[in-house]
Amino acid sequence: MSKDFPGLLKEKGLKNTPTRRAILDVFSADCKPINAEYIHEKLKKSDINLVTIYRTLESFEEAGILKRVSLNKASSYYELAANHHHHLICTNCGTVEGFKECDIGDVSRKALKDSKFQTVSGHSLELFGKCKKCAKA
Amino acid sequence: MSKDFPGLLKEKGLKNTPTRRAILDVFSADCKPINAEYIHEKLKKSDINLVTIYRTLESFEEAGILKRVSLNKASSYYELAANHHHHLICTNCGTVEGFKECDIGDVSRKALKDSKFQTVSGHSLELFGKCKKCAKA
DNA sequence: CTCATAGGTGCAATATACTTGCATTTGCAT
DNA sequence: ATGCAAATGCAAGTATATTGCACCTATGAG
Ligand SMILES: [Mn+2]
Ligand SMILES: [Mn+2]
Ligand SMILES: [Zn+2]
Ligand SMILES: [Zn+2]
Repeated sequence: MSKDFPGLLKEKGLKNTPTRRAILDVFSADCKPINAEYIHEKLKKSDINLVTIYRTLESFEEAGILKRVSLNKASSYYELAANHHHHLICTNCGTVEGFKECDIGDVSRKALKDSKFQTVSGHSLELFGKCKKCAKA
Repeated sequence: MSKDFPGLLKEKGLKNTPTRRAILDVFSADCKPINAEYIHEKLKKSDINLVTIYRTLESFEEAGILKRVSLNKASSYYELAANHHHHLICTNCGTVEGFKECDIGDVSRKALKDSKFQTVSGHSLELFGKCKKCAKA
């Protein structure tokens, strides 16, 4: 999941700035949902303003570069949108692990059937449970 | 979905107060995810402090009476936990419709298989799409 | 029924997570 | 090279939620 970020930015009509490349690098380094504060911390050497990070996350989400992940936490978490996947979340320690499996076509179709909806274009699916470590204790 | 709220509160070891019954009534009246501000508004005649509503939502969630719903909105939304279901959410107008279908046993099993997780005890599933009204326009 | 007490509520202050306005800087098309 | 729209930084503002502390009330023991 290392990518041509300058190209991606151009494609989306966004300017190719050092700040934006740095933020994208943070996302590709860790394959887990991250928030603005985490990025700010990781990039503290570069001294990037937190406001800029918020604005960047917003425009990246609009451009479809990032996807907001629903974790029921106080702050918003994001991931690279290119890599569609879901999460196993430990209800004890908070560990998050990604998985690719998401065959919910049947569920979508059945849900649509008796609804006031025409189409389903996306979904979020998160599984909650106990990681092996916490299951032991 | 009208219920014996005094009994429910007792069962959970929570005191049976007018404020709590009023809040539970709001949840049973509208079968949709609601937030603190909405409850405050609905109960403005009773002049219940917003702080109390936040604290009530918190203790109800801990007690398993309420479930926090992931809607990627600024504030936290809750629903009665007793009635497990999911949502179709219109990406255009924000309309939310519930559905019961959630046969994700297969997905859960496959996800667990190659993971560091032992068990799955719950899940959240939300479908995003266009409602019929918005699909026309 | 009365009383003691743990738990619930209100108010004010505080904290956290963003958001906005505006001046300055920078990427990029020409 | 130049101009301009877009991006950034700083300061102030807003929305949402939390905490401390005093007072109140539901509930169970006696
Ligand atoms: Mn992930
Ligand atoms: Mn619902
Ligand atoms: Zn764990
Ligand atoms: Zn709609």
